[in-house]
Amino acid sequence: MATQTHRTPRRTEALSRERIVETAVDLLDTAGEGGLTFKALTERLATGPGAIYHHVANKEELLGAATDALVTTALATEPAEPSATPQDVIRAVALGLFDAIDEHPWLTAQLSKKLSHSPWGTVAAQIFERVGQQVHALGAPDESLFTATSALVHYILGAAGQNAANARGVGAHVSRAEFLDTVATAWQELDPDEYPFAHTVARQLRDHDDREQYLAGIDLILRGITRD
Amino acid sequence: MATQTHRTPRRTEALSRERIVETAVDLLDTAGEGGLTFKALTERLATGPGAIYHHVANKEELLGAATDALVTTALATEPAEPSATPQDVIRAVALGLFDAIDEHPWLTAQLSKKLSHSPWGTVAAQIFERVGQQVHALGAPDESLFTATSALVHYILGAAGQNAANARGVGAHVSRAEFLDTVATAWQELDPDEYPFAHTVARQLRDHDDREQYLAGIDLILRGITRD
DNA sequence: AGTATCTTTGGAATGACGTTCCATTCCAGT
DNA sequence: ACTGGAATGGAACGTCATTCCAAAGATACT
Repeated sequence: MATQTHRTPRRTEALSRERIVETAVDLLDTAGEGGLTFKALTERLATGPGAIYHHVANKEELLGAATDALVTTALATEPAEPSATPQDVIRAVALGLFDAIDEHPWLTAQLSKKLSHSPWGTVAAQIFERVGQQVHALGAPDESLFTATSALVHYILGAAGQNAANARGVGAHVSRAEFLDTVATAWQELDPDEYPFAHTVARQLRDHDDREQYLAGIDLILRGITRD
Repeated sequence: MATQTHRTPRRTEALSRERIVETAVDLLDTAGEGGLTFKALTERLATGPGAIYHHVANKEELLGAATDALVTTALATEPAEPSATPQDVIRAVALGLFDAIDEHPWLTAQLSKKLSHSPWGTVAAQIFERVGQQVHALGAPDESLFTATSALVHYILGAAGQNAANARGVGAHVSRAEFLDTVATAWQELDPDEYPFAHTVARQLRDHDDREQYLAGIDLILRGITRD
């Protein structure tokens, strides 16, 4: 064998897995969950399906890669102040994911899939690890570490997803305020005897701050964890 | 108008929306999420697509109806003992949904969709209402009622979904024990410095009781709620 | 420089799917 | 019997992910 002079320098800048993933994200953001098709992808990249399949195994892997990229970015945004308490870090992580899901609503379904179908994968492990370390720092005993962490993670992702949906509204032309108003009104008009909860909550549904309420939920769970 | 002797007795027992939904559920349970196709449906029901579309608007509505039916059944199973505390009722509701998702794993994705895309719909409202009433009975102040309830609901559905996935394993031929063992081993072999949480938790992941841990999470959140 | 080899490309073809169309059958009320 | 609407099922359509393949490009070796 000869001396290896160089290892396959990309001959052309045209196509790469990275560029494909970027385009996929853009497509998903622009056209919604169903907007990612190989047809749209080939048109945007001015190529054929074969070229794309050479860099990506299938659509599922492509969606996974897109999710990985965004989640990694979101989790990388750390304040990391030396004075930050575990609570602060958890809130920061939660808000990072909140914003990511808000910007890319299709992440909700993707994360839910990843969480339940492959808890060992990079994304799920990253999230659990990030939150779990702080829960540990919070002083949670080892026995309840996993329980407490999964409670937090499920709330963080679930509530963020619900909020992202609210922020967009049903269709594309309905504003958030109109949307929430519609739901609140519907809940308010339910029979108070049969649906006392919906009736009571309708008011605060109409005018509330998303992030504030989101963080309040996290604090609620944190209280449950730190309580002896 | 004439005397109503009988109101449209179905001329044939052959087709009805109910029968279609039943078959859809069976198909989903048997063949998994992707098992529900109109081809399979028409074969099982010995009919054509047109007949089905006469009773059901589209596949989405069919999936929604299937979800509705199962969730309603799950929520209807109430102990309703007079001595039951709100905590007891919440645990019962949670276990009802746990079992439903365990029996019909495809519910996970469906519920996640319903929760975020149409929180006003029957299913989501039913779940929120059911849990919310008990949270109210727990003495939670009105301001934190929605926050506390959504924390519970998100945990209940998220953790149940994750558990259902674990119970099945990756493929169909891998047992739960093998599956958990694989994941636990993978987590255990991660760098303890970079992934201390995964490393610590791996052991209890290997041998734990699903329901016990699930209920422990609920109790954790309940503690956070009842704490002044 | 020339040739062989491996990678990358893009267009055509495939098969599965959801959905629509339409000619027909069935039944209730006349 | 007659009829109008409901119900039916088969054929057809358009879209999608995926596979196949032949051509082109780039590199390695002589």
